Amino acid sequence: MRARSRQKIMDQILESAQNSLEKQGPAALSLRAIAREIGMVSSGIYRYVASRDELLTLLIRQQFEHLAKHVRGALEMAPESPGLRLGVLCEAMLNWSRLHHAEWDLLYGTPVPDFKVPRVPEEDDPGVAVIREILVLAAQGLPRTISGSYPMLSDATAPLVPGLTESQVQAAVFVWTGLIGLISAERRGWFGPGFEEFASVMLPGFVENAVVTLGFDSTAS
Amino acid sequence: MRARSRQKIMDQILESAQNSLEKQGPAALSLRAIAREIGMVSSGIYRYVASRDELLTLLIRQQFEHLAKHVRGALEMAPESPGLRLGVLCEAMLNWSRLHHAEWDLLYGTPVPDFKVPRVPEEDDPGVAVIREILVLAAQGLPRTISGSYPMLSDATAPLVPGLTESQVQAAVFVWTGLIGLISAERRGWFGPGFEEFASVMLPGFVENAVVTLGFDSTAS
DNA sequence: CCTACGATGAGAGCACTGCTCTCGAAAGGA
DNA sequence: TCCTTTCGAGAGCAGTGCTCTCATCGTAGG
Repeated sequence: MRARSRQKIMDQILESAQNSLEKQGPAALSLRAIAREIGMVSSGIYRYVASRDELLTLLIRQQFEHLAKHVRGALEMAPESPGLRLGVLCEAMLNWSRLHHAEWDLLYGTPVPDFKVPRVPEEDDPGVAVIREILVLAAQGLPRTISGSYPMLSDATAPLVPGLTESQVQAAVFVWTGLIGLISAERRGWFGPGFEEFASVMLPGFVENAVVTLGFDSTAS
Repeated sequence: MRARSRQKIMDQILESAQNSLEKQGPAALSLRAIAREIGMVSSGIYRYVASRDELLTLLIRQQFEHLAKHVRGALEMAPESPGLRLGVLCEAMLNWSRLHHAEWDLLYGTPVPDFKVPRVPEEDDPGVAVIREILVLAAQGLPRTISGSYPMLSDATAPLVPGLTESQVQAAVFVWTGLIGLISAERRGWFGPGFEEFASVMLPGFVENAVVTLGFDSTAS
């Protein structure tokens, strides 16, 4: 009974926080405002959440889960060809970023102070879902061998997708960070008015490049 | 006399702001703290700066100038080969991001609310210096033709570097956003402890890929 | 030279934030 | 039933951005 009501209030807090996040972005998130909204005095909320940063961290996890669900959902009904699947993944990311501006900023913008970032090696963390999907695809490619690379990253990503070559991992990371960079460029309006959706134009080319980077040409059409 | 003292105080404000930025990051920037430091009552600072966001915008311009200077300085003593120059540019960016953590976050992290982003088409804006250098390099390459692209971006970047093909512009943008994405990934610690400087390992491979993307192979070694 | 005006600095104040502390009440297990 | 844990309420501290008003001071015009 006690635990149930506690869970209920916790859910209310998260819901209200999510609401505020969507409407006003991460910077405007206020514990006092949330407490007010769920009908609680401002100090009471600290019985449920240790600090503003902790709440933001909870929100980040939640949003990573939503993003992962969105991307996986798109991949489910995608064809088998790794090149096409990659295109679907990229489009899903772009779509999500457009539907959830503030959430994208929260995940891929300036980090919350003292936020513990989800690490690639930790398998259960929703923050690694996207790079894992890319790694799965990278396993099906033969990327150019990278000169002078170290067997570091492949060890780090082994818990996610084992048995990849260093070149495959590097290619996957390039695609991953490149995609986030491209979408962030659109989100932040680096091309000014008239180019609010320029990533739509760029995405096909980006995927073509990524297919080369991941070395899909030699294995699949 | 009046104007000179005004300029002096303005410089003090910017210097103090820069100081705080370096030490505590953009989020901690406080007009009151700055006013305190330069020996002024909190309300007085509004005679010089309209709002906190305006000061942040000023800082952003300043930091873009610093970054541009850093990158151009590195390129000055670089060889002629576009591939090598690209490598120098990428390393300069990575270096700067490591020397100036908070400044990097300010430039490429979550945007300041209501901040007017420097647009690519505006030639005099320091925010476009890096993409301009990449465009200059892209002019010397023959990137793969992108299928179904629109003659949009090349128009937008024409004020910076005229006469580029749409494929060249797209390739340049991929390299630009990819580089920022890669460096941001390092900055935000997406690979957890032990990989604080993983971009060093990745950079050679990134440049190799970028050389392919920009189509330098066919023109220069 | 002196006056009037505009720029400037000081101070008080408003509304808000995160966060801490204490105190009384309620709920639950013993 | 008692007693411990949990919880909500309230006051309070230190800080923020920003807006007023009021007095001062430099300078430009008469």
